[in-house]
Amino acid sequence: MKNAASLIQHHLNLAVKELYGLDISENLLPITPTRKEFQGDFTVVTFPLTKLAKKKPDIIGEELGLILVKNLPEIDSFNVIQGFLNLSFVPSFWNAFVLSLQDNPTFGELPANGERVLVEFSSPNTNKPLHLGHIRNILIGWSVSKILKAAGFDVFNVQIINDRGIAICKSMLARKIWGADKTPENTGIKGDFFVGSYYVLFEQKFQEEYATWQLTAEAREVFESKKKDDQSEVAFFKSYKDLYFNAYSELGKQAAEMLRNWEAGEEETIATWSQMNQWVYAGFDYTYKLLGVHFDKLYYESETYLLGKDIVQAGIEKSVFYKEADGSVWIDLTDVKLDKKVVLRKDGTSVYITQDLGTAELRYDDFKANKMIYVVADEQNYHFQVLFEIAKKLKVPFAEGLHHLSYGMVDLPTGKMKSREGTVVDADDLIAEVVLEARKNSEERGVLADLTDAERSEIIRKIGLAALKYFIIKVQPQKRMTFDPKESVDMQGQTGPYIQNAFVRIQSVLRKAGDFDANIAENYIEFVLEEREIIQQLYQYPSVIEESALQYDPSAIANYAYALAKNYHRFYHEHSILKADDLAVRSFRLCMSKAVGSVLNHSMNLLGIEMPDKM
RNA sequence: GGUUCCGUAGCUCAGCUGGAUAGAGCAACUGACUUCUAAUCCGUAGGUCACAGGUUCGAAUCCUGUCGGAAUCACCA
Repeated sequence: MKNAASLIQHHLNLAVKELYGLDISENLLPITPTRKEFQGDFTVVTFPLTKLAKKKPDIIGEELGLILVKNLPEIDSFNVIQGFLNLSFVPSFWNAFVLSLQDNPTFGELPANGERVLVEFSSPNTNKPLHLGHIRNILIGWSVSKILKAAGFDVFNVQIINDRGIAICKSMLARKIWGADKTPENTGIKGDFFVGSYYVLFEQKFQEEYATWQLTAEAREVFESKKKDDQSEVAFFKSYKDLYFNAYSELGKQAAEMLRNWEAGEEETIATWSQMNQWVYAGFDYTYKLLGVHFDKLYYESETYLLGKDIVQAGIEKSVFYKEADGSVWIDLTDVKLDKKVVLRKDGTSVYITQDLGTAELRYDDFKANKMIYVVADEQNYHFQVLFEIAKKLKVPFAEGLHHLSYGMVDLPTGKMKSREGTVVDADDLIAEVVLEARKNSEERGVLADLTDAERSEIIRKIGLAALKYFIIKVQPQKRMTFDPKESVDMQGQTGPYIQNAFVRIQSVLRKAGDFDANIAENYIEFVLEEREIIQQLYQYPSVIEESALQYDPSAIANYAYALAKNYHRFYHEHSILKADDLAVRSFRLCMSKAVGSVLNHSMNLLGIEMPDKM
């Protein structure tokens, strides 16, 4: 739409100047695609001019329409309805457009702008397998990355892996005590699940230990002396868990010791840690591969958790930070309606936000990217607000390019996912389930019978993943979403497979058509309604990409692709392509189909969804 | 309590830089496969766009307030 709209805009401004002697601003008069119930391609809203020109909207519309038709050869005719000026473009304009899409696989992409941008997503912990929440994160991150690339940016994908801390020590300890001779190899369990199972085991054993302890005289004493007012025993011990872990727990003691050993670089601990992480990473890699995503660089918290101290030092010198009497370092953000925040503990160690600052600086040095996008759930909104504010106050070179792409958590129909209650949906299981569902559907239909098993499996994999990915990505990121497993495997209606099916139909028609003469398509000028809609929609694709890149919103692409597929399905049903009345019509429809196929493929690709040729 | 996000059909979601009669899918009911693949298409039914004000020629869209839901307000990450 960009070209036609700016063309109209330009001539509109000239016409307004000529007619009314007014200099109007660029976007005073909105130009939109004409609604399908009216005649025309683009609509100018004339209302904003009524006051300035002191005329009725319909008169203004007539006057502007006459001049535009005269001055713009692309405009064929116009009509004015209730102040809306509808402009029809000549068929040759649209014909030329459709023909320009033949063999133009990058249509819609914007030219390179030389800007570098970093996208951080996934960022898992090493103590549990990737789950549904990660899937949303990964799909958003991956597609935003691809969309930005299409919008002309140089994009780099990174993730930070939380590979240190007390959590991983719990897994290590549990395995040391209850499974020292077990490995993913000799148990046949995937690495991330293997390690995760020890984390769960630790929590179980710890709970047992805690429950036993609660019966002791020591616990009794603690309860009596530390309970608040008339707090019940149950409530007290529930809130006391972490303190118990640190002060009394035998398991807690051992885990803490392991953490100390790790921090001291003790050889055996490091070896175990490294071994367990390798198992986890092998598991993650498998899942990433299933999802079809990869990263340009991985950052490990074990290598970055000490970063940021030099920044704090510099910040103190610039008086951005201040030191408390106990030695801790703070920043006061009350001037921007945030709180005071610690950036360095009294023992001199970094806190989370300081590490993030340090990591950002490290990445800036690594990639020289002026934009850095963090794909992180909305529970961390406050954290990023603070982080970005600190970066601004420090005037670091990348401060203005930081962006938190916040997304809502994924709920199940039964409520929140809770690892403790075992309601977490593992990524691998989910993927397997949708692919299985795709297989069942396919077998019922029985249309792929003439293919080899390998070919069939590949198609079914694409369909299943399309269903899953589309189901998640079609919802705007900032919205909390409900994930119904039953609906996610649906393949009818607004789904990934529906869009794939439109593409498959097109491929099938093109295969049957064989070679055809595209040039005679330009003789066809009597577009039917369904064709007009499709052409208009194709024309808008570049601005959809631009907008979705600007908003970091893949759902805009997802909804566009669906609308296009829907229009194509209807057109396909209503009109013959191969058996069209004359050769020009047939040729045009083939060209248009090819263009639709190409845009569907391109847009779904931006979402990380692959298209099969048959299904 | 402060801050941020969300509230549109029974359910899941579009539409939001203000524009014409608020759209899809699912679920319900109904029709179309000797046809370029029916994972499709046509139709019926379903709405106080949470509520109340305001701005405007025009508000689901912008502003204010109220209600409801979520997140967050650690020297955890």
